[in-house]
Amino acid sequence: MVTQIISTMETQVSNGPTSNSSLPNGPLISANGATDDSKTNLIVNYLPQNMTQEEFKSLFGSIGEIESCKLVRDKITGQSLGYGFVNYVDSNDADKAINTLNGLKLQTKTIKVSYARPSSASIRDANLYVSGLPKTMSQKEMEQLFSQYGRIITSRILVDQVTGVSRGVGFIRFDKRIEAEEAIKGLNGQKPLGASEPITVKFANNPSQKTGQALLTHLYQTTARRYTGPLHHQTQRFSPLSLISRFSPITIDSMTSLAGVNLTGASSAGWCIFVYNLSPEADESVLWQLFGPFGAVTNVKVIRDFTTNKCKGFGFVTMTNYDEAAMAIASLNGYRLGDRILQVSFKTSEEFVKTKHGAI
DNA sequence: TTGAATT
Repeated sequence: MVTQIISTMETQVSNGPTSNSSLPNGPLISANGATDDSKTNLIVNYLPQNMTQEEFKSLFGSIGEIESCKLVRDKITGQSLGYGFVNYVDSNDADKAINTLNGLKLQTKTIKVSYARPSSASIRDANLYVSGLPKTMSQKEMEQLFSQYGRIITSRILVDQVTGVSRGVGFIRFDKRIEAEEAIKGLNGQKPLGASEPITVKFANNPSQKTGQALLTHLYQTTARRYTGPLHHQTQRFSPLSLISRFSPITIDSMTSLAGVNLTGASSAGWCIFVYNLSPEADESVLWQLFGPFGAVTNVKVIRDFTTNKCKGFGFVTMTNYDEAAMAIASLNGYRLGDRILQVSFKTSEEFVKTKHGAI
């Protein structure tokens, strides 16, 4: 079973705004009266399957005011298709969203945030399936092979999860369908330079719903990740247990919370988590970064000083599921962020009082 | 040997 798990590599491609107006703000109006969304409208790819419209809006709304946003769903089943659109009021916020949220790890996914191309029939069905690739061919080399036929939006080579070796299968998405057609004509049945076998190039099928096996695979990955936490944390984590006696009574509170003694973090909206010892420069994106990998996060908030707008050293994160919240707390409490040791617990009534009175 | 990229 394990050998059937696959992973992918992908280049992060910025589509780039298609308008070159130098005006940074406000809705742009073109000659025909239509609004120009090219600098405010973003496409977001590789969203976790279980992310809701509300979580999607919460994540991107933490950057700035949203004109509209939409998580794209299957018309029949209502299942998320794993991508969505966010149109900001201000193009500066769109730019900021790309800079701060592109590459964000959410559960098993690494999201991609880029400018949306103008919707057009000419960009649809431009995805190619390539098989028979030499196992030694890199993603970059595959792109070089195909780039003579047009602008590549994404490329991907499937690899064996365990060995990391290429499976000789990949995808190339072109900007335009006609480019994809030309690539098929030029490359299908051809041997790449130095290859012993010809490659097959054809239009890709639509991604299918997960089969039972794929669901098992997903479950395996989700479970494995839960117990290891975010990958980028592993090399620098402190053991939370070693910190209990050396770092403040709030850590003890988190232990009683975890044991189910004092679960005031619960509410209809989910499980509210208290995060203490953030730096004055902390922002919402760091909370998404920290907690997103553990499961569904519905809201994050950095508490700021009213006059300086600097973080007052703490914030809150709301997570939907208890087990994911508990795992996040167990993993992130005692985590070193920069030169600070975070204290993470379910929000308690005590902290609620302190917060209300501004005593922290 | 098939991935959620155009509302």
